Amino acid sequence: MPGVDEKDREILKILRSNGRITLTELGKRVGLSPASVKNRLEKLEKLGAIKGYSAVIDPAFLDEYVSAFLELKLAIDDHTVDSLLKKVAELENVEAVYRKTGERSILIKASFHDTDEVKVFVGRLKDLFGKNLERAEVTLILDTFKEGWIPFERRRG
Amino acid sequence: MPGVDEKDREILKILRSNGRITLTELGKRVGLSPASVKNRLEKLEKLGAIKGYSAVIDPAFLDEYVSAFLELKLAIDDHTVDSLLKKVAELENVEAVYRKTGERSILIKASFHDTDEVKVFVGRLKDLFGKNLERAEVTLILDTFKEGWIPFERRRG
DNA sequence: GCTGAAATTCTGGAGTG
DNA sequence: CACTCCAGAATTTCAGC
Repeated sequence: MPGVDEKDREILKILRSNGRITLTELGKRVGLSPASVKNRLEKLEKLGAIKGYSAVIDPAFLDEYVSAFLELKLAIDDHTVDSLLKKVAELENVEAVYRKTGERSILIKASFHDTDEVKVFVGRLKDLFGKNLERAEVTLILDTFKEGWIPFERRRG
Repeated sequence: MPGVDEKDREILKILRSNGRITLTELGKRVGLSPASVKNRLEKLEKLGAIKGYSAVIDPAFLDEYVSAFLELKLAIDDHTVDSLLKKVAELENVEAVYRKTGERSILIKASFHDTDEVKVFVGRLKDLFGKNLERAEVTLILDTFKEGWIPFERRRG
């Protein structure tokens, strides 16, 4: 990557598992002054290396008891559906949206209050994609051992 | 959830998509003083509602050009494999580890420098799980529209 | 949960290599 | 051009209420 050196990569790696670290502490770890770290952060954000900062929340505390993956098989999956995928990504309960290889080429991770909400969500997807949506497969998440470079302690089921 | 009120949930929701917000700004949004927000954050972290803070990084800037899902089918998948899954979760290139419904009950998200590294990683999984690993299916991620409650702008391919 | 003062951190400009 | 230094501003922390 142009204009990104080893120190920048160190910063990115640290931030990935420690998103709320102060500039001072970050500077100590990579051997730079807080001001320099700040400059680099602004550069990295502008370049798109840092997409944003997030806290990893246990969904149960937000009354989101059901987390699920939804895999979509589309009749046509080219960049013309990107705007629809962006719409899906903007929904409040949608945590992640990927395009991947394989027949079921869209993967969505989302959380719900109960299974009824899952049904409603699938209905919304059908409305959005219309006839282009050939199949929607739902898989429930039973356990999360790690997420976003931060390990979860296992909750007893 | 006991001991968690509506303001706590507001705080969690805001942090999810804005992990580096200051206590002052957070206080303004939920109508509390910075000191109170701090107290609540400590409570929420202790309760396990907040697992940690993370920056969402574009993997390409860390020379991780290949992101993939690995789905594992295990002969036996009960809590006796949890310690193995924790080991997998601790690997540096592993971003997420889930247990889910369905035949391929383990889902791993990881990033790699190239496809050779994927091969090495699958080999390591075979070593770890031994005969218990019946199948490992690799799916490559082509596009990320959202991750960890933070939207990605689509990168041009 | 608030207040106020002290400690720490952040910020922006001038200066250095 | 990126980094450092430094002073003023903002934030965070910690006491007492």
